[in-house]
Amino acid sequence: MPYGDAMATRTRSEERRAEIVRAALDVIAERGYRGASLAAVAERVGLTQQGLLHHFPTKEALLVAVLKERDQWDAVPDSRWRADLLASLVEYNAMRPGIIQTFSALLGESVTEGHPAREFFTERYGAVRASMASVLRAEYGERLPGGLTPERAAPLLVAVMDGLQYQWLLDPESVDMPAAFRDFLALLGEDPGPDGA
Amino acid sequence: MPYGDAMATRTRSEERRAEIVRAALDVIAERGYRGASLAAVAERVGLTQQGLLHHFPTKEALLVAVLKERDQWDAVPDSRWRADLLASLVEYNAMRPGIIQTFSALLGESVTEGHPAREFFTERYGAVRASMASVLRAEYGERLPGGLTPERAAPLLVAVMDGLQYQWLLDPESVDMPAAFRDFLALLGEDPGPDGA
DNA sequence: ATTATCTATAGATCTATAGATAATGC
DNA sequence: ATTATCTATAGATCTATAGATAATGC
Repeated sequence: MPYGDAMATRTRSEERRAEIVRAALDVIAERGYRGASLAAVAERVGLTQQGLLHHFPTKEALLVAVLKERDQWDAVPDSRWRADLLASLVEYNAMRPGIIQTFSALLGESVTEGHPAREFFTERYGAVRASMASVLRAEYGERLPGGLTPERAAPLLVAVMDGLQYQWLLDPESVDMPAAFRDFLALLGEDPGPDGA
Repeated sequence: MPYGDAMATRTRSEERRAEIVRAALDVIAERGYRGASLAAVAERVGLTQQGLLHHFPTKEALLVAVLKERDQWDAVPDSRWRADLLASLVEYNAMRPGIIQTFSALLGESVTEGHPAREFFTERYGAVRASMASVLRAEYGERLPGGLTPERAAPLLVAVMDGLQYQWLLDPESVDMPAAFRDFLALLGEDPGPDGA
């Protein structure tokens, strides 16, 4: 699971900040970043809006903390991952609609102008594509079906993960996200046939 | 092209409404729906915010008009479409970052609670999956690579289109959206081999 | 006459700052 | 002493309503 508790002991202040970040994740899931008010986040942890600003001086500082916290990709960038671990990650995500909704909402907002998460996502996606390429190379070698290379398949893999999340969030009854993702892996796992250089 | 001008003659009022909708598309691309103020849209067509409300009584009424206008999928739902037409659509989209950004921002927002576009997208995606399944069936028949059926491949196709759009909007230099989409079609177009029932 | 647009404004928010008070940690 | 939290409030917005004036269409 893409977790990992940092240190054992936390100061009272760190504890409070963590609480606030958790509340912010929830509120962003419900209303997006632009729609999330500091007052709504504060209320959820029993603080006034001004009390919250003692811990995070600006709304953007809070967003940065949210993005740093544990984004969905933290567990990914390792070439020792295998395809079935990716499938497990998707399965795990399907049990946590809240966090998926938070990041899907943020991703959507981030393409608008001057959004404070834009740079974060741009860099993150570059890194994720690279790491997915290395996962695919380790799993399937240099030659994939359709004449693809790992580098060309990587953006498709990422696109499928993200795109399925939106369909699933909108209509979980109609979209079996983990099954669909396994279907995609089945496409990539087909025998590419003899070398046709 | 996914166009189609309705009638030849428009009243002054219809003309004005169309202008406003166009401006709203732009402003939503820049700031999302929640971040788009009526005043910003009004200013773009040389009106006051109150003047705009004469044509659309509420902000939500304006959003409804935007969604009705010409959403990216209007051109899709036809089983006579072939895969190469889908590829052309993606290529065409790559020339219109504005409209893609509008709908990507709206899709992202729509997964948040009580968003006025949520139902629209939920229904639209159901219809698009169905129509994509029929396109895939017409193109590749009943059996696709990886043991997939057209119905199981359809959500993947839609996911790839959407997911690639986000990656491309965030970093157009790094992501060749049309090429990546053709790569995905190449995966679907592989010979599924002999029947292994 | 009807439609389009404007001025004025109510009533809610929102982020952020200033400065006072309460709680906690040496 | 320092940290956490509160009250008060400035200064911007935002959507929407009310009612007046200007423009257009018979």
